[in-house]
Formats: sequence, C-alpha cells, structure tokens
Amino acid sequence: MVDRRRHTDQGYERKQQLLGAAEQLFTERGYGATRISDICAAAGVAKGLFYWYFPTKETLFAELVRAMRTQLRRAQAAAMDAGADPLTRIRQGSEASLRFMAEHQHYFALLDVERTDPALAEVLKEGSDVYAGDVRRLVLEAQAAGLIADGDPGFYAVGVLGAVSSFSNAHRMGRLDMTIDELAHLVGDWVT
Amino acid sequence: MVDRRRHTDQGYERKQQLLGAAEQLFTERGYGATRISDICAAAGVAKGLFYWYFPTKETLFAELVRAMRTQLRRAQAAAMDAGADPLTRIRQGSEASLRFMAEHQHYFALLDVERTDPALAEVLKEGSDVYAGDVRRLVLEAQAAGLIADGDPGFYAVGVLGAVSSFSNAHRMGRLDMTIDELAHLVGDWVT
DNA sequence: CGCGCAATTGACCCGAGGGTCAAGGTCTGA
DNA sequence: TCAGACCTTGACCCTCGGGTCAATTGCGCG
Repeated sequence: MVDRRRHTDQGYERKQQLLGAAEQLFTERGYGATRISDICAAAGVAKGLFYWYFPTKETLFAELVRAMRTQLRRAQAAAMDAGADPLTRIRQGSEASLRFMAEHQHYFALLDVERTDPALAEVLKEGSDVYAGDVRRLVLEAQAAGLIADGDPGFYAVGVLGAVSSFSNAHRMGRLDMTIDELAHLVGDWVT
Repeated sequence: MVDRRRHTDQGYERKQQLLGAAEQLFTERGYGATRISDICAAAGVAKGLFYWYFPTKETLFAELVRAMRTQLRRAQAAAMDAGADPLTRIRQGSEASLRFMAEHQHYFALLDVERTDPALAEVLKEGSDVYAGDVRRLVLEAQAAGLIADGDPGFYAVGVLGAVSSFSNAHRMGRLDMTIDELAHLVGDWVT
C-alpha cells in the first residue's frame, strides 16, 4: 500500500513511464482488457513495482484522467482573456475544449467506452462536475451582467457541456465533414 | 459441454428466459460486468443450468447477436418490394434498418460499447460482413442495370452501411433533432 | 565507508468468476 | 411400468489477474 510517498527524479520518470504505457494500452485495448502485468511489461519493469507508484489499477486510471483534466482546464484558461465579458469567455473556453479534444481523440474515445464501467464512473463524474462548476460560475457572472436570461445556471452549464462534448464526439467519429477550426467557430456560435 | 442438444418446448422457453435476462443485464451493465450467476439469478435458476443451454458466455452473446441480425434482415427483406429496381431496394432496406435500429436503441448502444472487446469482435465482424454481402449483391445488380457507375461494389457497400450506422448512432445519441421518419427518408436520399 | 531510504524484483496470496460434474427429478412413449 | 432422454441443482474446480511482501540492489550524503 502506498500513501503519500516521496519520489526522486528517477522515481518520477518511472511513474510517467508507467502512466504512458497504461494510456497507450488503455486506448488500444480498453481498461478492462489491459492487465497490470501488460503495463509493466510495456514499461520494462517487474509487476511489483507498479504498486510502488500506484495503490490500485483504478488509481492509475484516475490519475490519468485527472492529469488530462488539468491539461484541458489549462488550455481553457489560456484561451479565455481575462478582460472579456463572461459570454465571450464561455465561447473561448468552448472553442479551446473542442480543439483539445480533437488533439487527444484516442483518449476521449477511451473515456467514451469506459463511461459505463461502474468502477470508473465516479472519477469520470467528478470530472464533468468540475467543468460544470466552471461553466456555472461563468453563467452566473453573465447573468449578473444581464447577458443571459435568468434561470438555473446549472442547467445552462449542462447545455453548454453537452453541446461541446457531442460535437467533439461527432467530429471524432468522422461524422462531421469540416476542419476543427470551422467546427470550433461554429460551436462557439452555438453555445452563445 | 453442450453440442447440438434437442430441447422440448419447456427447454426452449427456459432458453429464451436466459437470453432475455442476459440481454437486459448486458444492455444495462455491459457484457464484461455481467456475471453468469447474475443472469441465472435474474432468470431464477441455478448457475449450472446455464451450461445446459449455452456452452460459454460468449456463445450466449453470439446467439443474441445472431438473433437480432436475423430480425434486422427480416425487417429489411419485408421493406424491399421484389419488383423494384436495385437502387430503390437499397433505399428501402436502408430506411428499414434505420427504423429497426431506432426501435432497439439499447441493444445497438451495447454493440457500440462492446465493439472493442477482442473476444466479441469476431461475431460482430461476422455481422457486418453479412450486411455488406447483402448490399454488395444489390450494388452489383444495380451496376448491371446501369444505375450505378462501375467500381468496387464492396466499397459502395461499406459506404452505405457506414452512413446508415452513423446516422443511427447520431439519432440514438440525441444528436439529431428529427423524427425517425424524417431521418429515414433523408438517409434514403443520402445513400442513393 | 556505511547509514538510510528510494527503487526494484519475483515469488506468493487470494478472491472472483467462468466452467464442470454427479446426482436426482420429471416427462414421454413403448 | 420401465427406459431413456430432458431438465435442474449446488457443490466443486481451476485459472486468471489484482494485489502483497520479504528480500536485494542501487544511490546520495555525512
């Protein structure tokens, strides 16, 4: 059992290696079909070492998800300019999300498949809650500024996120015949 | 181990019960997460009985898939009028498929999720091969009648099937804001 | 050098769950 | 009624794979 362990630089490297191998295998075989021993073999280490870095397989998955989430939020934050009004920022964030999801197709396809796994549902839900909170705050701000009609801000948030994710999904499936730039702009319009 | 067993009416009933319970559980939890003991519990029988009717869990799944396939093909056949030209029949078949898939949303959502499971890939592939063969034959006929330009009929077939399945998918996900009838007609146009 | 901690190994443990089996019950037809 | 096939049970088996652990090796530093 781990429980807050300190790692040297070498240890940090190793951990990244394992995360990388896992991400690769997860995206090409799915979570359930990927064995911990496979991950270790791919990283060229013994199975026992896995548990030096991660308490369980689920934890590794959660860490993968959270890392990705942080990246996405960073990308969103970078895309929103602080001076703009909330509605504009929503648009900018949505466009950035779209682009990010397009760049990490394989990963998001994985999430799409594993959504139904009860063991993973919680981390995944936790994720959408985070985004919903972000958007909710912006909606609230926009309502205060009179840019959006009153009404449950959580509801608006769900609407925006739903639109973004389903557009991204459609694009990933090759169902939408346009570039990400065109799509991003279109989605920007749609949500505002 | 089974191996061609004869069933009485009662036995046939039991088998249907198991198939029904399995379909239900598969669609709500996924294939991997459904235990054979769950299926038996849902059908109210002992676990051992499962193996009187099915040699393996995979076999049950395959049987479910094949049964559904038969139904779909029946629906297609019923929709195509024998006298019409091949192009019309392709359209009629496509429309019927769309409707059928809409009626069995849960089931097709399941297939969508389990597509990646290596153990199930074969049955699923076998399925698409069957449909591809059907369409291919019609394309060939249409080419003979000069209704479609020359070119690999297999290629056309894949195109038609891809369109049908992706439209169905989009509809299932609530991504398309129209009734099945409108959609069916539209898809009919699209493929012809 | 040698202490101490991070890193690493591979053998081992153990529960879950797919699959087996011997035994017994029930129905049908000769 | 008896044979034989069908049906049903629950205890059992065995593999797979997640997770543990004692032992060993490297490494940085006083």
